[in-house]
Amino acid sequence: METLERKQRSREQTRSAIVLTAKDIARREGWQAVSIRKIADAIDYSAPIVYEYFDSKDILLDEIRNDGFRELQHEYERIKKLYRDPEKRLFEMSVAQWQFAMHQPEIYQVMHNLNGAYCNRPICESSGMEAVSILIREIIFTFIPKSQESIQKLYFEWWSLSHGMISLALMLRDRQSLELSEQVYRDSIRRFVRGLR
Amino acid sequence: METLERKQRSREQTRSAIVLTAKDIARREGWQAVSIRKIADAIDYSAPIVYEYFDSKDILLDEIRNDGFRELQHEYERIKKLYRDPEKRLFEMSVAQWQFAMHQPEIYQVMHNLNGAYCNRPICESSGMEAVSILIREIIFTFIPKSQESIQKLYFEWWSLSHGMISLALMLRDRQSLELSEQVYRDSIRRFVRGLR
DNA sequence: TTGTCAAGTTAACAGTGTTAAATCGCCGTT
DNA sequence: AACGGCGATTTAACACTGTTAACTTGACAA
Repeated sequence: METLERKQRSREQTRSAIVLTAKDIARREGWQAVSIRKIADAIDYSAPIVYEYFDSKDILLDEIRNDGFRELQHEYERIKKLYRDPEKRLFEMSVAQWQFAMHQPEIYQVMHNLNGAYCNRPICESSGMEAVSILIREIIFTFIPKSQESIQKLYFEWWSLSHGMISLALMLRDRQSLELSEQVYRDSIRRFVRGLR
Repeated sequence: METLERKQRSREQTRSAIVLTAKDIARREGWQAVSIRKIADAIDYSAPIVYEYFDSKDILLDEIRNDGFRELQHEYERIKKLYRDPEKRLFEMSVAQWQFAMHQPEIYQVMHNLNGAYCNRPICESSGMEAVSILIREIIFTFIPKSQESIQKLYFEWWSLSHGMISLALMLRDRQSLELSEQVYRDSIRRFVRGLR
């Protein structure tokens, strides 16, 4: 029966429609405004249909978060292929993270339980985050082959710097221009990367 | 009538009981579990009574946030009086911020809309935050008297570093020991402060 | 005894996540 | 053609949420 695969295709379509709608509401009205009924209304279904695709709201948010990490991961892999110099690599990856957060702040928010986005599933157990973390640590390692613990520390440092600046830049959006914030970000990352050698 | 001031005292008591209860629930069950009815139950009143003291949940959260910033401010002022060396001052203030966040993570969360704590009132419009921000920028200024814009940049850098490490340390709590995180924090802050001169 | 006023409660509204029960239409069987 | 089953979908319900209007209750003054 080809109807079966057609059904499957339609299933995947409404599934992704749910995800897209959730992101859309979040972008326009914030994560606090994202509700199952609102999603259902937008895709012309009743609320319980959403539960045919996601067992709970938490699981839906977790999937969106994971998609986010995976998108970031692919971006990182692209950059890794593009450059050979580890300094350049880490710098460009940092810039990519900034771009990602600025272009899709609502995704960045759900990835870090920020600003009303709240998913009970622990962020660190997201497989996407693990993948990203491994990628960055590898880059740092090819840079300075030190003990695993040192790499962990440096990774924590890099991530803190990046995440701190991004989340504060988003928070201060209308009292410190994003251009200025980005400039400080690039300078700080550059300093950090130079400091590694 | 002394009954009037007695009434006022009792008003202030139940008012602070509301705030304490909200913090208590947040500490034990997370901010998502904080509801007006639960607070009312805990202080043996019905829900509408809470609205006699706070016009909305948002305003209650905003007050708790502001209290947090003010506590931090007083801590900073204590340290400012204690030391004369600007390097020492900034370092000790950073450590104080770390201690504050680790001892009262739920307050730190509501101060930054983190992890399910969500208050619609913009963080930057909180008077407490403004006060803290001025204090730190003053310290940096007595350190390196530069243009206002440079100070703003350095403040942004310091705050990002501190906030980034604190929020990630809290997030990674059970896969990276707080001792290790604190060690990296102190080293990074030290480096930042030294880099200022 | 009646009236007033404040304190506090109940009841309601619209919304939330979530689930069980009911509906409805289509397809194959008797 | 009538019946049965089945899958897709909806309705209705539960226990919550923030918030407000309307009500009760009790004390004190005239």
